Amino acid sequence: MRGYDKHAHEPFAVTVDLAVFTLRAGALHVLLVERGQQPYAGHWALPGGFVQPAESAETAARRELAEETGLSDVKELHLEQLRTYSEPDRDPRMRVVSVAFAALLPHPPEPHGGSDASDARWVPYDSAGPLAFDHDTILADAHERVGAKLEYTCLATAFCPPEFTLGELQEVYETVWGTGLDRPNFRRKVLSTPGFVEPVPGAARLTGGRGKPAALYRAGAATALHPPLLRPSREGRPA
Amino acid sequence: MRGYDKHAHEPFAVTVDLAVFTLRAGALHVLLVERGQQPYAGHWALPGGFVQPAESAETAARRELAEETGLSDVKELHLEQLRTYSEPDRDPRMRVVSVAFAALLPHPPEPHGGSDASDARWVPYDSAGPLAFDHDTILADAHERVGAKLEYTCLATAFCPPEFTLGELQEVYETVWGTGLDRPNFRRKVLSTPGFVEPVPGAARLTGGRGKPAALYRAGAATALHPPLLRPSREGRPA
DNA sequence: CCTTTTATAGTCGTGATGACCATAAAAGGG
DNA sequence: CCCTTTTATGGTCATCACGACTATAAAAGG
Repeated sequence: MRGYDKHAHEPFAVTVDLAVFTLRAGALHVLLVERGQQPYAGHWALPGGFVQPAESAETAARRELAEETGLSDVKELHLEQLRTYSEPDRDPRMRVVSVAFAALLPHPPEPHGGSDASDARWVPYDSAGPLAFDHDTILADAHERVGAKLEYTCLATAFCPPEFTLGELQEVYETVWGTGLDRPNFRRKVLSTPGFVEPVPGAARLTGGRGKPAALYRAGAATALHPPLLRPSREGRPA
Repeated sequence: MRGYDKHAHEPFAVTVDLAVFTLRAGALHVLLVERGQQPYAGHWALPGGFVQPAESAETAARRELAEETGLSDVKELHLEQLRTYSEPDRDPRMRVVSVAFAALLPHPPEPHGGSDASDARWVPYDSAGPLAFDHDTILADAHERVGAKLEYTCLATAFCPPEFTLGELQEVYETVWGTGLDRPNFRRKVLSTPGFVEPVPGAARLTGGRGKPAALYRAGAATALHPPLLRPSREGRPA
């Protein structure tokens, strides 16, 4: 049918699901909630909820994220639509179409119990076990998307606090990609990309670590990376 | 709310919208339908329709595409989910959430009148005037997505017949990007990428053109392009 | 036979990158 | 106070990919 003018339409429930990533102690973590009700009671799942009648999926995602993390001042936040999952049997109760989002947070706020008593927790990405519904697929897709966007955008700063060292920025890449990077080469690449980072004059991180203190940088105005910063040692990467 | 267990949910209508691209006479064309009913009666729009209760959005998109183009043997077809458009006021009649898809066809089949008497037509992308609903946005997003994927995937062969010359392949890039490319350099890049194209032994295109006949190639097994084939002369590209 | 047209082959300089090596500036331990 | 360890930062060098460009080959049309 054309222009969707014909035939009656069936009602669907529309939800948002969020894959919220952050870095804790040098490991990639994802925000999960424990389901209190059937189906999948006791299983872990991605946070999410129904889209309300007056809001877009983006607005709903932002609202759900604020409810889960307590972050209403969502300044340091990257939120991006991933794709929509619409298999007819993805929810055994009813027909639910879910718009999935990927979100990045710099410092991990404790997932203070939101509007709801169910348990919410930061879980290391690698041990994010079998999840409810098709959330394993969503989570894997979100991880792949984030990893890919690190290559050709300046997204990595979304994982960092307002001021950060180049070592911390490199740690973002290494943690998300699961690979090691050469420090001088990474430095050269980042500093030679105009607008990626800008130095904070005269500031250096003195935090208890050993070794020479590192200079501090802020995120720059650029959003794209040209040429891209490719993940090492892979021949064919998925489209 | 977490895990969408709480509160009643409002019903939504879920549709698919398709941005179907093809190449006709060296120009990028998009498939449009003329709306016969309100709202936007008489306006052009992207083809699409309601998702049926038992099908996924992908299945619905494939079904709508078959209805519009008469192509049921969708062998030479690239269909890809773009994103979901869910602004509350995007359809004045009711709450409609639309999952948009981008599709590519090699040879342009005549958009035989499908299940519906409304007019369907291939329109040059540049003259695809103001469309109904938010379809201008969807179309622009789809074009940007296709252009971007030409850079780092082997998607261009989806615009080509089973056997094609490198000149035809280059024309895909030039038409979608709207730029000119250096022929020897394009050749070198394509041929030096393993699995992008494979030669058809001893075959050459003799079709009435002047000049030396070109060798024929088939699409190879590769899907990704490393390093990418970047669009010329742009400093910052959107993420 | 000569011009036009298109395909194909090569050349050359530049810039980006990977693999290194070297130095600087801090902490900690003897 | 010296020396080792640790981390940040600076640099070299060969290779590779790419843009710009020139040259040759093979067809059609007059």
